[in-house]
This record gives sequence, C-alpha cells and structure tokens, in this order.
Amino acid sequence: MPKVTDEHRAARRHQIAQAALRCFARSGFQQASMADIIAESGLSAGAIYGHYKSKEELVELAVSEVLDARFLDVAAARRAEPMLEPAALVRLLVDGLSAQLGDNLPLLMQIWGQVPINPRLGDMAERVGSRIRGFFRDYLADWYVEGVGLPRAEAETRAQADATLYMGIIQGFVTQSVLFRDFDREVYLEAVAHIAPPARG
Amino acid sequence: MPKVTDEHRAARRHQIAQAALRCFARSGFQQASMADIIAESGLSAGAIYGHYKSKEELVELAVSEVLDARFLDVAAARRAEPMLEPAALVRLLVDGLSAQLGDNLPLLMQIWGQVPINPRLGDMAERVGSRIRGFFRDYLADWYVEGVGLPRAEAETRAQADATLYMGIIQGFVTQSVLFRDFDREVYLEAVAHIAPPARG
DNA sequence: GTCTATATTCGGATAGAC
DNA sequence: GTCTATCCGAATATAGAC
Repeated sequence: MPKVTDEHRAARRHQIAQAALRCFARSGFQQASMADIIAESGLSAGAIYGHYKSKEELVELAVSEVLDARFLDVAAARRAEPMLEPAALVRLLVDGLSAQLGDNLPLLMQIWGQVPINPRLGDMAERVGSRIRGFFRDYLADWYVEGVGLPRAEAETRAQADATLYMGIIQGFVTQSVLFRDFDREVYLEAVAHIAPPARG
Repeated sequence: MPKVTDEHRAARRHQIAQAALRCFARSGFQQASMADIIAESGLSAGAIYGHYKSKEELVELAVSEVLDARFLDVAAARRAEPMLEPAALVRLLVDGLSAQLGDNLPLLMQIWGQVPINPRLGDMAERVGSRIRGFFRDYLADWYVEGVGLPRAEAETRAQADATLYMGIIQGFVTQSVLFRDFDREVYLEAVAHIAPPARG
C-alpha cells in the first residue's frame, strides 16, 4: 500500500543492478564478486540480499535491464517520412545501441557468449531476437515496396531473408567494436550503405 | 633429446587441452572447474599440473588451439580458378568454421565476450582478426578487378571497406547460429548471395 | 531495511608417495 | 610423470544487532 515504498524499492533494485552491471562489464559475470558489487553500490551485503536472493538472480535481472533497453528505434523509424534507407536504419540502430548501452556494449557480447550455457539467458535472447527480427522484416518489406518498387509478395520474401542478414551486419558491428580497438565505425557503415537494393522485377 | 618423449608430451598437452575445451564449451571458462577438466581428461590433478602451471595458462593455450585453427580457406580460395564470388567465399568460410570448430562454435562467442576483460585474449583476437581482414581485403581487391572489372585503385579502396563488412557478416552468422536455435543457415547465405557487386565505373 | 561479522562451501594448487 | 590426499584462500550467503 505505501506507494512511496514501492518506488523506493524499485529505485534501489535499479541502483543495485546498475552497480552490478558496471562490475560485470569490468570483470565479467563470474569474475565479479559480490564484494565488488557491494563496494560499487556503496551498500552492504545485507542491503543487497534484501533485494536479490542470490547472485544468479542478480545477474538475470541486470541482464534483462540491458536486453530490455528498447533500442527498438526500428519502431519509430517505420513511421519516418520519407522512409529511411536500410543503411540509415542500420546507422540509427547502432547509434542507439551505443548510446543506450554505452560501456555495456562489451557486456552484450558477454551475454551472447553465455547464452549457450545458460538456458534462462538463452530464452531471453531468443525472445528479444525474434522481436527485433520481426520489426526488421516488416520494415524491409515496406521499404522494398515503397522505396524500391518491388511487388508486395516478392518484397516480403526478400524481407524475410534480408532481415536476418541485416541483424547479422549489426551483430558484426557490435562484435568488431568490441574486438578491435582500431575498428572504424564510419568505414563499416559506408560499406553497408553501398549494398545495392534488390533489382526491380 | 628423447624424441618420443617430446611427441608424447605434445600429445598429452593436446589431449588435456581438448578435454578442457569440452568442459569450457559445456560450462564456460570460469564455471568449468579443474575437477571437471580432470574428470573429463581421465587424468589426475598431478598429471595436469605437470603440463600446465595454472588454469589461466590452460585457458590461454586451449583458446589458442581454437583461434589458430586455420579456417583460412581464404588463402586457398584466392588461388581458385575461376575466382570465387564473395558469397561463395563466405559460404566456404562458414562451412570451414563449422567443420573445424564443430561444437566449439559457441566457445568462439565466449572467447569474443572475454576479450574486453582479458588482455591476453584481446591480443590474440586482434592478431587473428587483422590477419583474416588482410586476406579478405586482398581477395576482394582481386575480385573487384578480375570479377567485376573495376580499376585497381578503386577496387582497393572498396576492398578495404568491404573487408570489414564481410567479416561482420561472418560474425553475424556465428552469432545467430549460437543465439537462435531456429537459425536458417541457407536463408542467411542466400541473402548474402543477393548482395550486388559495386557498379562498374 | 540495512549493517557487521561470520559460517560454510568450493575450487585451485601443492606435497609427497610411487 | 602420475596419483591421492590435502591445504589454503576466496567467495557466497546468513545471523543477529540496530
């Protein structure tokens, strides 16, 4: 019933989750100790275990904060006039990712790496992934019709396939930003821009 | 001096590394305990510590077995006649990756995730990555000249940029094979095949 | 709800026999 | 070189006061 208390509680959980994320990004999920997280949060063991009953739960909920970060600018982009080209959409998405995740971009890769060995994360990833792919598919179908002039049926077939490719291109962008210090975002994005649209008819 | 002993030693190290890799793939680098690896290898603690002086060293050497797996079919592909199209090369590379890494494909993603928090892995990845990008760049430059008919100078500029894009596409392939159970390799590769070559002139 | 202090488990590494 | 048994440090989670 005390509304303030609920808000406080949510804020505290968020505060703890964010501190945990900083530790995870710095040291990795398992290397980060509860002691690290306790220090980073400025709280104490008791305070944290009052909100999360185990480290595992803390990991899961922190991760879901990252994954749920709605970098789904795709939704907004679908309504833009004139319609965005795919390359512009890719740029929008990676900018959104960088802006919203910030230093947590490497964390996203860590999460991907954990997916095969952590069913809970696997489920989250699968859910988020298929939602994004769906958005991409719908956007591309519209683009192939309105921007390129393909008949609707053909546009949808192509969109279905190309949606996974564009997702892959974005994953490649993330991967290379994380792996290579000298990765040049602009060069990559320009190469994307040079991908030609499917031939009409 | 005893030649047999050296070979035996190398074989044993390989045996241990492979057992470790199976454990790592199953549970992750840090979740896998030495006890797991000991059991998986069929040896004993003493036997293992006779060959590797710490778990960290074991991780690094096992990882280098994965990274050094020469999936550099690019080198061979550059000599193929008639020259392979980029999409065919991508297919060749991902097939090579799947064949040589097998169940260790998820492990590759784990490694990528560890790169930002493990400088040693970071160095390895950077070295391997730039070598692969170099091969790709050289191949694409040749292809744009011989297969597409671009002038050499323009071909090399385009190749420089597109090399990172194609690497990204392969990384996207790996990522999605690992993340999504229902990932359709063929659909992805066909979408790659539909990428049009740069317009002549 | 939060703090301090601590119990308990677990995992990496070693000692010493063979 | 390898095995068994074991030590020691670290890290998670809890107990109990405030």
